[in-house]
Amino acid sequence: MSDGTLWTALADPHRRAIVALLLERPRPVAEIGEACGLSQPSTSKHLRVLRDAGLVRVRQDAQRRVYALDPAPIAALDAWLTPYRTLWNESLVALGRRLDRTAGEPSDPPEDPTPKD
Amino acid sequence: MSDGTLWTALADPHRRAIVALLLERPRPVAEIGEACGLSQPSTSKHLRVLRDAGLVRVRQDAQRRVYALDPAPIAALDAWLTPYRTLWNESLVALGRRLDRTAGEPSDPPEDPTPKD
DNA sequence: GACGTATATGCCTTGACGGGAATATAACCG
DNA sequence: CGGTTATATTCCCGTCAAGGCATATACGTC
Repeated sequence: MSDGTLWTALADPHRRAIVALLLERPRPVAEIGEACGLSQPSTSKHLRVLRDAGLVRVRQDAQRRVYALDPAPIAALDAWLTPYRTLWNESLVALGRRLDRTAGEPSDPPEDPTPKD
Repeated sequence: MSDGTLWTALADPHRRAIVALLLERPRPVAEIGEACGLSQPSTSKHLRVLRDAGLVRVRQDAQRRVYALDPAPIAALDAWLTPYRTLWNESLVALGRRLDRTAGEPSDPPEDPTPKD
């Protein structure tokens, strides 16, 4: 299902590379493996994970198996971060307010903006 | 940098629960742990991962440490799936077209490796 | 400074994950 | 049917992450 398997599948950089590769167009396994620098078994195993997550689907063409991206799970991902979109919209609003800088924000005290590590 | 750590951080369901919890409002560690049914050390370790991924930031209030969500990495996630959004838009368009005319999906032979990335 | 609270870290064990080599399955061709 | 190509699966192993327990650190109070 579209539970944690989706995140687990996308957690691996190789798998994300495969997904990005399939975004352009569907591809057979050998081409995927070569493009990502993966051995054939490893490629199949990654594709298995992506398939279980519903991220890709297969079309059999003779001996080759052509993998294509399935939009649905990524749409689910988009739906997941929908509530967070309002958050960074608000942060932009707060940034604008900081130019005005009045008191009254209990959950957001004025500090240095974007202190990365 | 903000590469795979973001995905790895969000791959864990407990961590996603923490993030969802912090979406409502910033919370101290004890409250997070109790809400997610996590032990205190486990909570701290998960928060450490989220912190390394840049997903949360801390504000020290006396002995308590109040964790708050940082919008930036989630915005990065949003940016990541931006190219895929066109994909499911197209699929909706294609679905609409299928009602109009019977156009099959072009099955291009994969003999043109176009490496990007 | 001793004590209590709140949080972080270290150690250890277990279980999942990824890679490699070998093997199995499936489809096509003669 | 035997052989070849394309892909999937199995087994083994090294690594890494997660949880529990104990402990260390930081802050506040007395």
